[in-house]
Amino acid sequence: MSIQSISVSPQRSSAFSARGARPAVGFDQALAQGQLRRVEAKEFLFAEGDAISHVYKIETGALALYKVLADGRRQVMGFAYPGDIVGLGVDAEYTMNAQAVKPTRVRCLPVMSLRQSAASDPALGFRLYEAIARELAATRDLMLTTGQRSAMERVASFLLALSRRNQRNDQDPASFELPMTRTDIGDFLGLTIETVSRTFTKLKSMHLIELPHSNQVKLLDIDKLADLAHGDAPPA
Amino acid sequence: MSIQSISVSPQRSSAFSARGARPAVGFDQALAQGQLRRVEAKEFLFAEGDAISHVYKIETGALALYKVLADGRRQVMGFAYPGDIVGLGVDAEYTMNAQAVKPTRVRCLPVMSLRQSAASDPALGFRLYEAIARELAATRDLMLTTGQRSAMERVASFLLALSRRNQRNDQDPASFELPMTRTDIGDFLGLTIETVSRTFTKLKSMHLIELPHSNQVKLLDIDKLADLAHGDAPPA
DNA sequence: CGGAACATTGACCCATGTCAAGTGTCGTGG
DNA sequence: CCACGACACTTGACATGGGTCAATGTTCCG
Repeated sequence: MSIQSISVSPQRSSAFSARGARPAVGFDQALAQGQLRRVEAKEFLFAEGDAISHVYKIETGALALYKVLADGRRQVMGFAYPGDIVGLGVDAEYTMNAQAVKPTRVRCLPVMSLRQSAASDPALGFRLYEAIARELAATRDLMLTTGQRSAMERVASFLLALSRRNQRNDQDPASFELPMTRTDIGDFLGLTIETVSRTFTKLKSMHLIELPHSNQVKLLDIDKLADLAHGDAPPA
Repeated sequence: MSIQSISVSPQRSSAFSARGARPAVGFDQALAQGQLRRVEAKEFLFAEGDAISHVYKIETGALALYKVLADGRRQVMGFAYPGDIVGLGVDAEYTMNAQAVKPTRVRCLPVMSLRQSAASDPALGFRLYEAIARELAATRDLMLTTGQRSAMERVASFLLALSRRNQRNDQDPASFELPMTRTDIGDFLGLTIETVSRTFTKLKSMHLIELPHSNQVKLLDIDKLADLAHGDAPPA
């Protein structure tokens, strides 16, 4: 009936993190007028179980979207980057936590507004459907990766997905920042931080990547990285 | 723009296998008039990459929905049971394989009809959105399970999800058939068939389940099983 | 300068995968 | 009705990728 925590973005869905389609124009307009809100690093935009109040569009920064088990084990379902929309869904409560991994700015759209838009814009329902369908496709790609791939394949896929994201945004596909911590990456890929770190080290020793800083990556050989990823549609 | 392979069912989403919401009435009516098609065990209803022609509603039997990597590794994304709808999506091609695990009957609805219904039924778009959002929630629950849980937790969750499905359908929640093979279960849970088999054996020795036949399960202590599953929302 | 948070590295261990027999179970044909 | 073959499942022995535990480094910020 209402809205749940998913994220949709303007680009084609891709395994690791690409988000869904851009919703209808009226929706975008409503969002553009939305109030700007600042979320500090580690602060929650919303938590699983919170009553749904708004849908958000990321302006700057990055969020981690995740679920946790009772004992604290955590599965990061994806990261939301500028342009992505989070908070869509059908439940009365958010079904994931949305936590900033760095200082982030979001535009807020009250769900009530969305409902109004949906009423006045017959195409909006279908747009939302498309958006969420793409998100579903991305989640399935991630599941294929975490369920079947080795640590090396997962990390390579992850890096390639970030590279592709950069390329779509007309930025250097061979060099980018990792806004999230190793813990976030590990919980995303279903690995421990030690394994993530060791895999990065191995990629360095293979001269496929460089890590000028621990949160800055340079891809030296994207093709070989793709060979390692060993499959088409990887995560980000 | 069109329809991709997802499945939606009449019930609430639940971790392992529950599918989404029942789509709009007009849609159901159109489906009810759809042609009946028989799919033999192991036969494909459709394959990944096929041009999308129809959406299907399962009448009897069961399907496995899965993706494969180039080298043959397989991730089963879910099983479709009677009442579930498969084939929805936004791409021009199916994005998963749908293969019968036992003789199955489905009702066929040409996508063109669906588009017509969507045009004449303004609520349909929103219904589809709801359906796919529930499917997404189920997929995320499954990802949490395969990404973070141990073999025992996964198998226990899987059995409990089947139990819950039975309960929703007013059937015995403590006794049911496993229409799929160990291979299907393993590829669903991200385990090998040997591990699945050993875990079943261990559950037997703990007197939590019985396996009168290898494809028939009896749950002897659902509460203890739930303790083992160790978390709320498991897969099916 | 000091300390907190994050990342890396090493040593070791274990859950699960791999490989290899066995053991049903079912359907078919003699 | 039985024999056979195919296929699925189970079980055992062993291997290993990645987890766990424990330091040690590094970076950043107050």
